[in-house]
Amino acid sequence: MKGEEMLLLENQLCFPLYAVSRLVTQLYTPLLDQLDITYPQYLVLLVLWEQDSQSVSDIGAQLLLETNTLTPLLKRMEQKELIQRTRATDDERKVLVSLTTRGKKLKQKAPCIPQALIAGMQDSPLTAREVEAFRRTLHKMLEALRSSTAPVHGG
Amino acid sequence: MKGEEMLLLENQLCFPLYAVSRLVTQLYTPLLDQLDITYPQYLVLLVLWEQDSQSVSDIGAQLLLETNTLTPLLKRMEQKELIQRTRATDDERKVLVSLTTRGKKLKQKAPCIPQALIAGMQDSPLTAREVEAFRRTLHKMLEALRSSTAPVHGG
DNA sequence: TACATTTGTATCGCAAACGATACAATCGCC
DNA sequence: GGCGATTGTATCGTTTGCGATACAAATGTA
Repeated sequence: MKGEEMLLLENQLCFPLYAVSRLVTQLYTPLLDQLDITYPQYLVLLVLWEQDSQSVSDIGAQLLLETNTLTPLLKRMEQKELIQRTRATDDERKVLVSLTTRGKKLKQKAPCIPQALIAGMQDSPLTAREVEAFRRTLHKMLEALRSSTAPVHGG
Repeated sequence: MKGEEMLLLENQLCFPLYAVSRLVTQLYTPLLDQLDITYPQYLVLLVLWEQDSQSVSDIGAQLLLETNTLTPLLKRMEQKELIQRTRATDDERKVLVSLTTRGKKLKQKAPCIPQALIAGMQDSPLTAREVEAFRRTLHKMLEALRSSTAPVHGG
């Protein structure tokens, strides 16, 4: 492909990636509003529902988010009483993040959220094969880019 | 898939989409820094390089960005003398955005940017077929979600 | 002309996202 | 114990992204 063609918006890979990511967030927002959480906060809950009581860095390693992004985000979640933050006793440098009763309960209302993406695509639904190929490519890119971009979390 | 399984980070589609999008931005950042622009500013330039002199709303329609996001972004680009903003004479409600000489010149240095994504994936490169399938799925999602989420630009 | 409606742009406030940097606790070594 | 290095957390400033809202110009109706 020539330099000229590479700069056409239509030929970009980065733009539709960026746009779809934002559109998914927009699709989820009304549902997340009902739970009084934001999209990154929902991701934090996903991580904690899977494994409770993790350090800030552990959460960041899974979500590829820096601590300076997570700290204020977690503080807001603590204010809403979704999580608790306590210093670890064995290593007091660490802050352990754990779910409150309220945070655990939200899990029951959560399964409708990933389903909203499927529902939002009803007009032209993806085949199971298409979804699998898409997911595999995304994870391939995730791994490749994790090592390319400045590694922070032992990548 | 059961409710429990749907909430595993591994089974999410939204998370890798979100993460890869951020990683691509991170990959581009050092290159964009050399041009003294940010990632969304780069997208605006892509649009204007393709067709100069467009209204704020026209740009927003292509990038799926609201005017309240674009206005301050374009003001910063105007300060850097990459673009000019002038009221349209036929309809003074519209603000026409056009490239300056400086903005046009940047196009020559830009082709290396989309190539950085290919280069950043060298460890486990995608096949041409894989890229095509990925792009097709992304555009399919883009169209489906554009009609699902609150349409603003006549979608 | 008067006035409401529509269309388009600008402003404000909040929540990310991240680089740079400061700060605190711990660990290793002596 | 003392002290520098390491590790982890918190703060600051800038840029996006968007809802809500204010404002300006054009349009429609009478």
